[in-house]
Amino acid sequence: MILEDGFAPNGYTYVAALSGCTNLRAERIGKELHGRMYRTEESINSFVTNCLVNFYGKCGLLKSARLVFDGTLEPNSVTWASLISCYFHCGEYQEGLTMFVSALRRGMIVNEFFVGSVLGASAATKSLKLGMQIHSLVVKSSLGRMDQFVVTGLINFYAKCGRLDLARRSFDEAEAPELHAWTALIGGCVQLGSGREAIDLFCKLLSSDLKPSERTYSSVLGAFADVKEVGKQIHCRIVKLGFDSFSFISNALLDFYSKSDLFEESLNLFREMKEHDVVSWNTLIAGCVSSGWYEEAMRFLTL
DNA sequence: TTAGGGTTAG
Repeated sequence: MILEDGFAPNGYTYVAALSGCTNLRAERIGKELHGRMYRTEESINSFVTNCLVNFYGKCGLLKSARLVFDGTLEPNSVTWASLISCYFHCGEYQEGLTMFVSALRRGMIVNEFFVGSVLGASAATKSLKLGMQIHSLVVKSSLGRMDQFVVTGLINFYAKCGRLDLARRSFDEAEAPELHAWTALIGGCVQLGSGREAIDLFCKLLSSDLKPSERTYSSVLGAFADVKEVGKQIHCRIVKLGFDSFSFISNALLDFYSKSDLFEESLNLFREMKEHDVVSWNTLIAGCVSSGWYEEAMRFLTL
């Protein structure tokens, strides 16, 4: 539209457009914009270049992201952080870490963006040693006291590595943990079998100024298998909030009913769902088996 | 006016 109107896009335009393409994973349009930039080279600056790296990487086109990065004369900390996060985003943890080490060698200062990324990679690969090294950097630089991404990253990392004690400590040491941090800790408690602690935290969250999100509900649901009636009330609340339209919430509800030995409720819910994905089916079939409904399980498997 | 990082179910 801007082109049809006779205006030439500038750097600001490209940054906005490329960011949109990244969020929407609009590969074709992003590539077109990249081609167009070569004809108006004056609009290419470091902001645009960094957006290009991020655009290609988040679309899974790591080679293109790397080409743009390698063509950058003086990559700054954002260029490095973008490329590293793209490697992690695509599951290329080793290459991402190699680039992180290169960034440090080139004199980049570890900031909250690098820390957030590397903590995520440490969580995904369950690398307790690496994450703890990053944690010590966080303590030395006081990053964790200020940045919520770092706080949540630490909680998530420790929980994924099975260290609920250290996840809890990171949470307690944060000045004012925000919702993401609460959700990460609650999810960690549930995953590591501390349902009681998860419910206590969830109650505290409800009485705070923060409002649990659909992700918080999906994290906590598993903790209610031991207290079915409360779990059913949570289900009502989820419906009132309109969160049951999210497929991952429906799946978490399916799981809750299966674990609570309320398999018929689970089956009813499955029938009411508009869409089923592979998780819905897996949950349903696992529920059949654990309830001793083997014939139904076979029937669903062969449908 | 512009770029990068965290939480979700089996």
